[in-house]
Amino acid sequence: MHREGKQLKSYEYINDFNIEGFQTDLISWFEREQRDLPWRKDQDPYKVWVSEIMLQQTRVDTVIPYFLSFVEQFPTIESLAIADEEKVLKAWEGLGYYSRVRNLQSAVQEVHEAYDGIVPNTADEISKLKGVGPYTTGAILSIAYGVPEPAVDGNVMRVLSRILSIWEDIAKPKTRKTFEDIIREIISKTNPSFFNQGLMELGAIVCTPTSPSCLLCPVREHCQAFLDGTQSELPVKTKKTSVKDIPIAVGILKTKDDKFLIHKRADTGLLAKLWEFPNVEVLKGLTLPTNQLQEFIFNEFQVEASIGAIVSTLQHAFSHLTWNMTVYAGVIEGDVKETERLKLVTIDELESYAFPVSHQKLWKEYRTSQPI
DNA sequence: GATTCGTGGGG
DNA sequence: TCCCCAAGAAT
Repeated sequence: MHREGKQLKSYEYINDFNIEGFQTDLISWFEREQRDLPWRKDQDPYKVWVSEIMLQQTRVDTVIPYFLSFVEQFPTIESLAIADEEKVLKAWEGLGYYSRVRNLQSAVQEVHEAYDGIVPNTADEISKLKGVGPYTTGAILSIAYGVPEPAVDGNVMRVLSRILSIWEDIAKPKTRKTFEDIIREIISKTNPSFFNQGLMELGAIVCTPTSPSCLLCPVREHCQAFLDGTQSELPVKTKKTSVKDIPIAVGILKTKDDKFLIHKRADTGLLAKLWEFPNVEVLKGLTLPTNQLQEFIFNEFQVEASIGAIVSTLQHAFSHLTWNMTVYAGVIEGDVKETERLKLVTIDELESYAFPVSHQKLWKEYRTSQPI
């Protein structure tokens, strides 16, 4: 085996590899064992596209209900192209990585206008669409159009690392290109769709990150790691840096007629364009958190509020940082000048705004702890 | 190339 | 509890 150290050319990894036997075993297994998933009902390029965006860094079980309701609400390119952005974000609420759906709608509008509503079928055109990178380009081309393009995701890198005993760090962007080169040489030209999906399906249900089910694997006779007994050491993946801890003071502010103040986040960055309750990062060593929150709300929104008791404290972990939130109930004293990004809404009206999970949680705490 | 972008599940 | 992760892309 090659082990760590040098980086080989793609053709060096597939010396003596039984390409045709592998293709046949993989594809026939996929035909037998593939899961019954809602985006596999047909090959509508739009629905393939939507599913691939949703599945980015997201589990299948999580995606299924979102996919079903999304394609029901927005069944076609045109329906999504002309949809209200607020409703689109609401349909994505809780799914995370919200720029995915903003980019999707933007790209769908591009297809609607520049391609007459037809998803293009060349790598050049597809990969220019917002939110469509190398993986999604290959996935749409192969699954919807039967074009033999590589679709290299985490599954494919894990599976191929084991099968071909590749000891390169899959956390490095450069490594993905090595795998794409390999796929170009071994992909089935007659059924690239099932070949690509078969690799991913295998990674999802057999060749799993920990304790892979090698004895059930349809391609174990092609697998170098199984032969060497190194399947638990592969793939090589360096871990990423630790997360920052950020203290946040949040105000749930109510008017005398029971309306709540909500704010729409900036157009870029974390949780862009989602709604939230007014909040500020607490800087230690200054004044009291309640004073910082009160001053922030006055300076930012020209709203006079008196901050009251702590409703709850809760943590919310993102992939790269953690919010330590202290939630205060408060009362709005003066009047509020509402804008596109600042609104007073009733409890019922809150339902139609898209909030990140962190603020859904603190609202729930508030509702269960406060008297009506 | 390294960092930013969410969330819920599982070992 | 904690940490890793899951069908990545943009910056």
